[in-house]
Order: sequence, then C-alpha cells, then structure tokens
Amino acid sequence: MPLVLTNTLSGRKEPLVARQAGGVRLYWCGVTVYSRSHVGHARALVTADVLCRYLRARGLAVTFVRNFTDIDDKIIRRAAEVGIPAAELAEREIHAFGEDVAWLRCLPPTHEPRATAHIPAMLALIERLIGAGFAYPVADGSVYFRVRRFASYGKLSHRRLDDMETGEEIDAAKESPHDFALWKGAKPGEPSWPSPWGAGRPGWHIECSAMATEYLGQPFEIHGGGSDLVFPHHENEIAQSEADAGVPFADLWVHNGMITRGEEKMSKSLGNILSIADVAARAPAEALRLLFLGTHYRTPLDFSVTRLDESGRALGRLYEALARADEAAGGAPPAIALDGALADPVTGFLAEFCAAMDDDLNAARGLGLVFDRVRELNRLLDAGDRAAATDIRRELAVVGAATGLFAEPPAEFLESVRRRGQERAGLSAAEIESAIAARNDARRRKDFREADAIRERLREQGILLEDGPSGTIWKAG
RNA sequence: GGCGGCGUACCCAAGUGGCUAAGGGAGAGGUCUGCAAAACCUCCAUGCACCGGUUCGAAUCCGGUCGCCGCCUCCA
Repeated sequence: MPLVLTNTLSGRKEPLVARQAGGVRLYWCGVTVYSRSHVGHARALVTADVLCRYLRARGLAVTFVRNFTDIDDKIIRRAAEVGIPAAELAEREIHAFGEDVAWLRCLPPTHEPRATAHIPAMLALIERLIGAGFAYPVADGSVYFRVRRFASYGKLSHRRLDDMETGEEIDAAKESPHDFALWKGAKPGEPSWPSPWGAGRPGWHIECSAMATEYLGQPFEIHGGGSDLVFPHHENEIAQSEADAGVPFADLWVHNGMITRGEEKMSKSLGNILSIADVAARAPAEALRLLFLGTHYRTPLDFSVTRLDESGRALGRLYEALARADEAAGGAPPAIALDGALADPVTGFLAEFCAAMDDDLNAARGLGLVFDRVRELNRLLDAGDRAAATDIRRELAVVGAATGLFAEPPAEFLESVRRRGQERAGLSAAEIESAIAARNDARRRKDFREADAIRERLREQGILLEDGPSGTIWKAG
C-alpha cells in the first residue's frame, strides 16, 4: 500500500507517486530570518523532518529543499531597529536558526538556498511573466502579478477572488487589489539589487517559485509548509510558476496545523511566543518531538509546558526501557542506517507501524504501537528473555530512525537527565553517593527510620532512589 | 460575509460504517520490595457536543442546533 498524504489542493488523501525512478522531491518553506524561531516553526520543521525520514526509511531517495527568506520588509525593519545592515541581521539569525534546528535533530536538507543568492533566476522568471502578460511593471519600479489573468487562481485555498475581503488598498498603482508584488522598487536607504525596472528587491513569493524550480524542476512531488502559508503564499507561488511553465508546480501540497497557546494561535502579534531556545532550556528535544508526534500533523496543537513535561515523562519511560534492553544485551545500542530501514517490513509491529505512517503520516497511531511494543519489551526483560528483547530493541531503533526519536544512546540520555536533576537539586554526585551509602548502611543495621529519612530528604530535593538487584541507583524527579 | 477545520474519559489524543472506542499523562487496586521507586498485571467513556435522519448496524454518512479555532494582512 502506498503512502497517502492529504493534499490541500484536493482536500483529500492522495497517493505519493514518484515522477522519476528512484526518488521524490520535497520543497518545504523555511523561515524568514529576522528573529529567533519559535515552537510553531519547530512543528513545521519536525513535520518536514519526519516526512523526509519516513520516506527515506521506506527506501525512497528524497531531494529535500528548505529555503531561507533572507530579504524582506520585516528583516529591513528589524535591522533598522538594531542598527545593523539587513544582511548582517539575516546572517546572524541564520546562525541562530542553525542552532535551533540542530537541537531539534532535524536532518539537514539536501539544499538550503537563500533568496538573495538567487536574484537572477527570479528576475528571469519575472521577465517571462511580463512577456506573457501575467505581470506588469509600475512607475515606482515595482512589478505586480496580474491575478485575474491566471484563471485557476484560488484553487489551493479554495476561494474565489470575489469572495475575498480585501483590506484597504494602499498601493493605487496596482490594477487590482489582489495583485501581488513580484518585485518591490527600492525606497531610499533600503537594500536593493539592480533590475530592468530599477533597483529593488524580490517579493516574498517569487523566491520559492524560482528556487524550487532551480533545484527540483517542475513539476515536483511534494510542497509543504505551515497551514498559514496556504494563502496567499502558496497560492501565489502556484500562480507564478504555473503561469510561467504551463504545467503543475507541485503534485501534493502538505500543510501542518498551527501551534496555539490557550486556544489562540501562537504569533508574534499576539505576544504569546515561546521560542525553541525557551523549550531547550526546559526539556530534551525529543520531548518536544514526542509531543508533536502525539497529535496528527494537520491538527492544531495547543502547546503548554504541562504537556511538554508530560511528554518528557513518557520519553523517559521509553528511554528507560531501551537502556534496560541495551544493558541486558551487554552492548551499545543497535546502529541503524536510515535509508531503506523500513523498505520491506515483513510482518508484525514494523508492518503495523508502516500502515499507520502510510496513512497520511499518522504518527500518533504509530506511537500507540510503540508504547505497546515497549511494554512487551519490559515484559520480556522482566522474564529474562534476552533474545526476544534484542529483536524488539532493534525494531524500536528502526522506528526511532524513521521518526527522529531515540537518537541518543539511552544510557547517555538518562545520564543527562540525571545531571540536569542534580544541578537543579544543587548537589554534587559525591554528596548524593555518600547519602546513598549512609542510607544503605542504615538499612544494613535495619534502621529503616533513618534510611527512609535520608531517602525522603533527597526526594524533597528532586532526587529519587531506586533499590534494584544491583544496588541503589538515583535519578532526577 | 467567503473558505477550511475542530468538539471522544480528569487532561492530551488515535479512530472516516461492523471485533470488548488505540495510546500517553494523572489516578485507584495488586505482584515485587523492610517500606518505597521502577517494571509488570488489573481498573478508569454501555458511550464519542446536542437534536433528528439514513442503515441490519454510525464516534464514523446526511440535515439541523450550539460552542471553539484557523485563513481571507506579515506569519510555520
């Protein structure tokens, strides 16, 4: 059964069909680099990452392009506020983005083009559109797309021009309020590039049309982004690219749902932003990924630190089981090569997992299977069945590779959680160890009152003790 | 006003016509333990916003009502 994805274009689930032998092409809209990325960006990044990972795990080669919008009104405005050139601000934010995306453990795209590095391709596209009557220059050096000339305008967002509300028309130079800028004539002091229509800079949408086509050709298989990009951004990309080439731009349009905070969309204008860096200070990256994966990618997700912490607890349970399995096997975690790891799952758990993921990337259903599998793993470990446990451990590693989960060696993951808890408790490892020694001493003397008091004191500081067959261990609460 | 989506247990959430409505978090009881913790076992929605309808059969399809959200302006 092939993978189906909900195509915004049709509103239905449609099979992914490779147009070329051996692989598919994926373009995902990246970020405008003018401030630190937030949890909403993280969800889009992780959605694309899981899609890309899963496709590769299934044996498809994926050419994955994610762009940087590194010139735009917001960048210019912000740069002016900070008092540095726009290009410098963009550079700085691209670097910060790199840290965030690395923390998220997203696979690097095949290509990560910047708008400002592709101005000639945009100019060429705009010239062709003017030549074909789909665009027109105006007096101030701007060029607009003539929306009414493109008959199927609105097909992605399912709206008709006549039904749309239009805000106040500021730019009287436009023929129609719906026309959008392909090129913006430069105002004094703004960064600009030369063009046949005078100095200016590209409009927002044109970069994706130009870069997607340059790296992927047209048509290509999948174009994605946040659902807030459906209109106007993706609608306009389609208009530009299809008016120019006369063939479809992309086959499948995939959009992830928004992150909300208390039922309201998280956005800068509402001031309810939580940055990726904020989350990183509180939880491991995979806790956030697990939280995302627990809700279908198209559904809005209400983010809260409570839910983040819950996911962190669930993640800890998962890693505990993996660590037990590795310890029982007496070795390092299994090494999994992502490409083709799920190309031919025969039966059982992995086949069920694929069935869930093949159905519009239903990772939430897949996760349910994972938790069931982990319970089985613990059961086998309790029973001392190492061989069967090792098999399951390997399956979980495969699923981990395909979803970006379980990327850390479990022992190291748990150690880092311990270290975090220890720092929070303000105790040194030696202090904890000596408390444990004192408690075990008391236990040997059957002075359980004293032993329990020591344990309780540590618990109040966030350090939990567990007495196991191989002695007493501690972890963070 | 136009378009799209949502309303499932204490919280989150899967589920798109038919076995006992996944899974996670929290909670309760049990096994284990000096006692705990962890792990495991058991329990936790005769019901899926509400009202009608179609059907042998609906959380799932149709109609209506109520509530919530997103897009229509920059937005992942």
